[in-house]
Amino acid sequence: MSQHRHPGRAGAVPALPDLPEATVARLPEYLRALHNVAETGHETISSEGLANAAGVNSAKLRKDLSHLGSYGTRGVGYDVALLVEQIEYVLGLTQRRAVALVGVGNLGHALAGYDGFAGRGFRIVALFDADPRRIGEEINGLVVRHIDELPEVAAEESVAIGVIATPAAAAQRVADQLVAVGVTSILNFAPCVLAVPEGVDVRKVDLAIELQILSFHEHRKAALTALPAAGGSALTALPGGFAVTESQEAIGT
Amino acid sequence: MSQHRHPGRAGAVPALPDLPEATVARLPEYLRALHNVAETGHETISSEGLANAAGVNSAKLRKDLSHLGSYGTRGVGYDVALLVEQIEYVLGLTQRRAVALVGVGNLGHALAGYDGFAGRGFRIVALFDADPRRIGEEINGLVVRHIDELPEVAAEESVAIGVIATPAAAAQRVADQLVAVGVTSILNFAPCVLAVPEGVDVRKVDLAIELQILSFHEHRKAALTALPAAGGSALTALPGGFAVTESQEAIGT
DNA sequence: AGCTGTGAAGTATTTCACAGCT
DNA sequence: AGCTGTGAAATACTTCACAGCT
Repeated sequence: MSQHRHPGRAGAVPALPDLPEATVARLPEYLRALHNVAETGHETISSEGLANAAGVNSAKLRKDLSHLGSYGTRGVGYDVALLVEQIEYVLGLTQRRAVALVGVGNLGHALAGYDGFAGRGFRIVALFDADPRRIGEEINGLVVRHIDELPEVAAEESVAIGVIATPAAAAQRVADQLVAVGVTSILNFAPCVLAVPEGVDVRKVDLAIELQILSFHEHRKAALTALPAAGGSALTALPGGFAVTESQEAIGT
Repeated sequence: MSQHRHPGRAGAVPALPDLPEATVARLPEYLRALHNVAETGHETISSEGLANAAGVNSAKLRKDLSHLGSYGTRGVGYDVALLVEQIEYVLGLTQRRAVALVGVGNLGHALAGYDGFAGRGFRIVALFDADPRRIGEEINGLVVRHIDELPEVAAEESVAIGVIATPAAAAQRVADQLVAVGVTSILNFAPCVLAVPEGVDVRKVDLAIELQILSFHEHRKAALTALPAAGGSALTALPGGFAVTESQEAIGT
């Protein structure tokens, strides 16, 4: 077993094992599934059960969880409450992180109003825009401020994560401003690549890209059904047997 | 190297090579970068140049493009227009695919109004909701219809892709309805796992998950700076040397 | 001389299959 | 008997480094 013996420390809390990125990307999904399970009143769940709820296979789930240090009981399963606690700890969700949102156009507006953040460990503490016509507008209890006020607000609220929902042309400038005030994590909805210094993490969500990936698979399916194609699964007749399709992963690596 | 020799077929159009998923996920980013390059008037671009514009390294880019069949010229680079055409063909963007959007709440509203789709190969042809209060509302020239009208509309408009922007509780039912009318590609914004028959592709975007992944890295960075930590890159002092951070990939897998 | 295309090596991730705890 | 934790095998992906075309 060639694994990370992180030095001694016989305490309950495992001082952050360094997880594979692929594992990190799945932990939030496990957490969501666990919250669902908890609501149904179950106190423990097997790897098989949780894997189904999270849309992965059970071997993968077990390996992922084993990286956390293993909080299951053989013959029984995982303690739901304990596992929730562990994953929340590892993901750093024990503190409610402050998020600043820049760009309250079409998409930014929706994000500002999205109530899914609060329950999942985040609170939006400030809204910014560069367009004078939007400054002062109130959304969900927050007033939109000019982006140049970012330094004051960031210091005041100790912003941990910046979300960019501006047009592509403005995104790099905003990223620079965020980095300048010490933000080291950025979620970018603008369709462009951001240059940031080492140590700053950027994740990107591009809606058109998602559709284009689906388009590729549509195209391929169409090409396959056009062929005579011996072997394997017919795609034309929809098979009745439903199944969770595996690899509905949440965003890659 | 054990790779996919797909049988002969010596035509100009490469009858859809089966690309690695990781490559498929990057092609849209290359396409976007190429459009930017085209606007600057360049007719060719090197792998190095395009790789920079897309935020990947050049070896990866060359390997990705080589899967398409190779449309570069040694000593020169890639013909921008030709490469755009090739990628659009492979992604199936030569036809403008019809998208149906279900759920015009907070997020759905924003998606319905997002103008980034039109320029990237898609047109939203119908909006649906289950809430009677929303039916009849007009957004961006489209009227919101009741989800039960999906069968008629889908037949009429030959919907290729369904986008689910409903609350989690409603998402599975909507997915079933989409599948029932023959939709085989779904983009799911609801925070839940969907069960779909084989042959149906689901991609998931979950905003809270993205933030949680960033949170993990914040947490880890904080843990690292807390240590004395010999070796390697200091994270505390921001180094001035900017760089595109690699792996700003658009969504996983 | 420059730049692509690609075997081969290196790394990461998934899956198998089973030992070992409860 | 049931279910976790994990080596080992299999697969996927990335990177290197250079042959070979222009």
